[in-house]
Amino acid sequence: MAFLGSLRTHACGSLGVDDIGTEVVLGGWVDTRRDHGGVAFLDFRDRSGIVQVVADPEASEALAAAHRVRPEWVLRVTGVVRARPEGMVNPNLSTGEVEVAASTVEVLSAAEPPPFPIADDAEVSEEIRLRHRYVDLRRPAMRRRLEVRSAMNAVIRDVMDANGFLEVETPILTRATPEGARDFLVPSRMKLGSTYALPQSPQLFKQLLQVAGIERYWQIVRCFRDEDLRADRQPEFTQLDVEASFVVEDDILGLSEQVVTAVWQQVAGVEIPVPFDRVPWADAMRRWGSDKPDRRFGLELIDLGDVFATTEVGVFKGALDEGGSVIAVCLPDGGSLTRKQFDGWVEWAQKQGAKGLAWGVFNEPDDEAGALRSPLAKFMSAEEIAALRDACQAGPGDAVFFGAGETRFVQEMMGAFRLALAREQQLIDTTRTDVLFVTDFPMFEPTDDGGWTPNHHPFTAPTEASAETFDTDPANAIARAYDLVINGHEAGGGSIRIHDATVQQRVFSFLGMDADAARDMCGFLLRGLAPGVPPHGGIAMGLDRWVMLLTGGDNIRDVIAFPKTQSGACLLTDAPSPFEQEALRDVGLRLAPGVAARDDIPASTGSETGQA
RNA sequence: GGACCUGUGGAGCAGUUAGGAGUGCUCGCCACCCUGUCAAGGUGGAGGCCGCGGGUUCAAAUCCCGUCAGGUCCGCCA
Repeated sequence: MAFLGSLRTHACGSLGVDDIGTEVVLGGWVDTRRDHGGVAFLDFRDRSGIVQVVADPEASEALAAAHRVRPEWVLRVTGVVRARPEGMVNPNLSTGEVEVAASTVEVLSAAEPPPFPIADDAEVSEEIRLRHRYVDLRRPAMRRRLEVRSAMNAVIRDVMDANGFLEVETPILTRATPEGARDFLVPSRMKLGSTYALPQSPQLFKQLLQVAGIERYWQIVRCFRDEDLRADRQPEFTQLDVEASFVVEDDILGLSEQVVTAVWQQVAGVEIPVPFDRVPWADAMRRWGSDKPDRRFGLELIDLGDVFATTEVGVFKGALDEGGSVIAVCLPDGGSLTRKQFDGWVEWAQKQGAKGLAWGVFNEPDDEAGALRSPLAKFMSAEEIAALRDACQAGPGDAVFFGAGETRFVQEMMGAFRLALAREQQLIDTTRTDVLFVTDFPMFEPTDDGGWTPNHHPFTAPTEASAETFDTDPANAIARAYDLVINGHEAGGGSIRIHDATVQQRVFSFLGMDADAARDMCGFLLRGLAPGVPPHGGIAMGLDRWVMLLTGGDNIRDVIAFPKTQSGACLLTDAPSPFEQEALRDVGLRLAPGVAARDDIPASTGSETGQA
């Protein structure tokens, strides 16, 4: 029997016909009250669910109390479970066959009216919900998300334990490491002028744990990135962090499959077949224009380089002559779109930075109006249109959209278009759970100033084929990196790491970090590599996103008990709060001229806490 | 850093296009009535900085400028 606390004997939602005749003591909240004068009903709620409490004239004090109470008051109710009268069973309630005849109703805590309804179906703005999160979390849907999260963590622990992984905690107060994002900084009091950084991930520590011979490490750990937020991105987030020695890619991917299938099966009842597809990055970009493709709908990208090899269509010819690409997305029955909708998509593409987005609609091949209805049709030969029809496997009434330009840009643009179009046309099969690994990422990305930056982080190992050449031919260097992609979300990512100090030095020097700079930034890692280190690799899973996916949500804030808004604020606590002068002095800091803490943030409208 | 959407009694909305008294709807709240409801029902009532500041106007929730807050996206970020 679950822990209840000694102030009560039973959980509301657990009561049923087996309990008839039992005297129970319940503790919980008034959900709704239906007061008929001579008899009153309370829907009485605790975490387990709702049971109906009846106060009738036989217990006059209980009836008087039931008149007095209001929704969200906290009560302790003593009474006997009894069957409901014939015809009064409520099939919508799991406890609907019984009710508790109250003998005493003790008010433990009266409550002001809640700022918004507790019911799931009540639409409330997120701002109000976050300001009163302790009320919001009383809603069953929110509670369920927290329960899913807790269950997920338990399954993960089982799998990691069964595989002999050791749970090790790593520091939150640590130092900046070269991982791309901006660090959150914590100024030091004991070493004035210096700062801790909060970890973007325990990357260095988990590698050093391999040097230390731990061999199999895991941890569910909070990580921090000081970057702008999105619907699926928070400044602090939780990841399942894993690292293991003597491994190759398939070891980590296989372990990941174990974790994902166990979690989805045990938490959501969803069977995901293994092995997950492994799709090389270049293929993912070619087919879906994304390194995190959503494959729950079609609309795959179609390369039209061959179709338009000798074309007279200016924009296509121009792109192909410069080594770029012409890429299409074909929308079945897209001919039913209005001219306004087509124009809307052209405008959408221009907002993405494209010069435009051409389109056409296929007619019957022998249609007198032409085989293709398109502003570009008059520039295309009959052979081109026929080849286009073949390439798109299109029939009459299907629409085709074209993007042209530099290959990578057009791939990404058409990939984003594919997704936006599918959403607008509601083509995504939301009943599916689509899981794949994207592998073989480029090792480096070009920077604006002509240099190179690591695509993952600078500890990612090159493939065997790229090991000798990555610093002479960086554009073609392939990294031993992989991402887990679920329903178009990046749900995890990792790599096999460099375990050879010479290779690590070559990466640092290629990236323009001289030995001193490298030593300064992460010398402790290089020192760790020097004494001998096993081949190792790992992965980190974005658990907030996992819960979001498990609960069918589209918003990461809903799966975090106390999240931040898009501007990084906590509406419940009004964090971040202005510096106290004394705190600044302690760490040897002073606000720059013109920088003042804003004090015009409206006070919380909370009525129950009076928070400052 | 940028684009777009939103802000009206406690909650959710309408009203803004086309300026004319804080007008309306649903829920909640308060009082009273009510012995089988389960979104209980009935009667009556209270509750407003139209986010904030400025401007235009005889007159602004409504038009203009700025600003704050929340959201979606781009940049950014694995």
